[in-house]
Amino acid sequence: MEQKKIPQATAKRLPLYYRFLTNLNHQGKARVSSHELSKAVKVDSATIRRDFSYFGALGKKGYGYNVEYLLGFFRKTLDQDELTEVALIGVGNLGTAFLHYNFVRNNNTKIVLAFDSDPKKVGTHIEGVPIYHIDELAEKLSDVRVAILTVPDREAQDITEKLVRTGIEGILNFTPARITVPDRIRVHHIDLAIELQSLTYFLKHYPLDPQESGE
Amino acid sequence: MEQKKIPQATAKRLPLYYRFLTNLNHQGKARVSSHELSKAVKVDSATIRRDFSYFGALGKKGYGYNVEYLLGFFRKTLDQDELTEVALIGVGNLGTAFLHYNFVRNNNTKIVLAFDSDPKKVGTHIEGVPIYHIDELAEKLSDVRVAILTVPDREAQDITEKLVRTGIEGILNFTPARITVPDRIRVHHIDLAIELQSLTYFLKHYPLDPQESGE
DNA sequence: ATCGTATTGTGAATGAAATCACGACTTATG
DNA sequence: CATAAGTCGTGATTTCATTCACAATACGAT
Repeated sequence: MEQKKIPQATAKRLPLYYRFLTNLNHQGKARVSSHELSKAVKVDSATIRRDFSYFGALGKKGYGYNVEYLLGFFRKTLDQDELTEVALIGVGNLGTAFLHYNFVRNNNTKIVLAFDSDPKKVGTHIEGVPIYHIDELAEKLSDVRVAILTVPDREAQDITEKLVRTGIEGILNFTPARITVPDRIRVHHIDLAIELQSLTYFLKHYPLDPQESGE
Repeated sequence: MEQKKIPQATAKRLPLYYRFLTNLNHQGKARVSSHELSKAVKVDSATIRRDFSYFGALGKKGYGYNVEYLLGFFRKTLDQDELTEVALIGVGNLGTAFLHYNFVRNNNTKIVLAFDSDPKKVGTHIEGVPIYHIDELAEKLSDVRVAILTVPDREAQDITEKLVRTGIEGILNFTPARITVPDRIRVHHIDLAIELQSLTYFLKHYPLDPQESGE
């Protein structure tokens, strides 16, 4: 279960590679070079080769990479076979977006249940996903280990603590609140307002020649 | 308009600092130390001091930082007074979430118009923001320089090219497509599916002791 | 005034990631 | 078969970011 020491930056790019390889495969392409891939995913080709090299010699010199082989390899590496069940907390606009997003394409993650406090929503389904009342967290959340948090930020810390008590392991936090959790729990913050603000900051203060892409 | 050489990592944290300082100010706190701030925003206190130091000596040794002063300083630095108008392209679930999000709190960015291709949406308003047909991009988008792209990914590149022709300068891309733009345009990608996948990857492969927080 | 405690600002050390640059190998072609 | 063109894998280098650790300073109490 543990490939040695994949840098975090590399790990973050793996799903991206996987998705584009899937596309190539659908298009019937049998081989691909780091340069082609670079064009498609906007990552420097040397970085791509380096990333791949952490998993061993996956390509052939003078040839490139075999799409199918690479894909099979990543499928295993990303546990693409094994489905991770996810809970959605907060079925507002953003939460609903996630449910519709559905994660249909090449995915190893699936939202299997959702929670909200609005009685009009509780008891209904969206995209087949049942919505429970937030007070039922403890009972319903038995073995789900990942939660997407899309609640109003004033409730974030409170609900987080409930989640922690259910034994959650990872939280994808879309609220502006910087939630506090025990060390064993991994939290990734995605702060939409900050993304927008920092984009405008970069526009104004960074002449932009270096490289164009964002995180 | 150009503060010398603020590292990008620092620039990305500025809006976060700004928001928390605003909170503190509302709470009536007059001073704050890098340690307190660190607890709140989950950024190492040395990093905070380093970040601040790029702007000069903003604090006082043995005392900390004066909240009001710091706030005033960042307000100018982040052009918090000056409003950046933003266009929203694609009023689906995610787009609608943005409109409701409204960016009311301490913001220098505001969505002033939106576009969609659905005739049922065109002509209506959400949160006071008018929705135009996507074909009207060129006419309506006169001097808006930043766009949030929340359209289905198959349309992303196409619409991006239209945006480019209107003279847009920055795009916040929420589609999974890695769009191609001329060098002068800045694109930040936020890929929700990848964020979720990479969180689960980290959960499975990284024991988690180092530090807990995620970007 | 003086002392003890708190806290900054920063040089230096460390760490992480990206990039360069090239040897080794593969394929294709004549 | 020999040669040219293409491509990987990776050691070395460079760039960027974080963290350590401590001298310098400010405050508050007595």
